[in-house]
Amino acid sequence: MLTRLFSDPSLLPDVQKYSSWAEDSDEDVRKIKDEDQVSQDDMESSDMRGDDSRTQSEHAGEDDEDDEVEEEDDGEDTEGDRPKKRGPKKRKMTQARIERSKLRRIKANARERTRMHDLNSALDNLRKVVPCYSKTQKLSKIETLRLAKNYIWALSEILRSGKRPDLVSYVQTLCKGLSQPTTNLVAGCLQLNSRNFLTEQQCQEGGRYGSASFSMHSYPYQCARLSSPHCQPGSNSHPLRTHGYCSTYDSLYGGSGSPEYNSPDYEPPLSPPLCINGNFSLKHQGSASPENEKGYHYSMHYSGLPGSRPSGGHNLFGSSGARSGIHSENVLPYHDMHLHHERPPVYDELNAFFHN
DNA sequence: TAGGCCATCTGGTCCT
DNA sequence: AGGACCAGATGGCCTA
Repeated sequence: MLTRLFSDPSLLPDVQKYSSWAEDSDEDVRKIKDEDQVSQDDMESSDMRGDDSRTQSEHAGEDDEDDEVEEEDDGEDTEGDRPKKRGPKKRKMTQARIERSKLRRIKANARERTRMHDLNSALDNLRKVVPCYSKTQKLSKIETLRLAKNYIWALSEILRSGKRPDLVSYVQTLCKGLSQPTTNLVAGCLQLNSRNFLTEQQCQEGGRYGSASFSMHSYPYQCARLSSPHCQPGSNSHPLRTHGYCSTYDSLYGGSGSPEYNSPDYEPPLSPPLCINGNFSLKHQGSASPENEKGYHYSMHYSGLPGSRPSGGHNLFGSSGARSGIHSENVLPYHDMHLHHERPPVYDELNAFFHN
């Protein structure tokens, strides 16, 4: 049966797609074949369990290809203890029908796998645009959805109120309904970056904002997943370093390199490094040391705007941008990076908002 | 070891 | 008939 399945051209696309998810690893393909074998065994065993199918099959063996023979349940139908079943009468499960049924089930399984992989792929894309993203330690599905919902809500509130929110309420909004570990993670990222911001903010503005305030310009979004100076090998000062969390924010302005871009397992974000004004920063160019790769796990996606930069840092849009190494030519319009996606209207609104 | 998370299988339902 | 979608069941893996 399995041999027939894999030699069946009509099934090959499914099987090949199936194996391509496993990156064409022979071992994975073998595993998949084994799984298929197991599933078939399961089906066969379930066939054996179900509704006298074994007896029917044995009968079917006698009139093997006779699909049109109606099943005769006269004994049951005439008995008063069980109601007569409605609907079309069951047909005899001939060997051919069993084979076709198995084939359908295998194809349906393959489709279901495809569907779930697509779903997971979409979820991965979502993970990349919510405030905390890690390639090595992913948020769970449910936490990703919750965080995304909260994030959308928080951004909507900004647009609606047009006010500069405080860090505490922002964190509370983002973490609403999240599990404790995820809450700690998100809050840690946000507070870390706000602290960096405040340091600079207070230097520049004499601490005009309270300790719980931070610029809405530093709202997290995916600007660029750059290494933080705190994550450099020589620095142990980063409070979250031991947890593998690194801030994007300060590295965006003061970072010397972006090791993860040279990391073999680094994947550019599907979503472009979006800044809150709708522009996107490109990868940092610079030296990178392999050991820095470990420094990047979690990152905050902070946009850089005037007045929201940490000490020693620069912003993307002010005059210091050139000094920071983030030049205007490194900021591409959305469509340059997102060729296949429509720009959500919210970006335009945000753009207008933050330029007022 | 219990619990959380995940991938997969499976049968049911709805739709084309 | 067949595909898409869904939810329940199951087993594996990982972590506290």
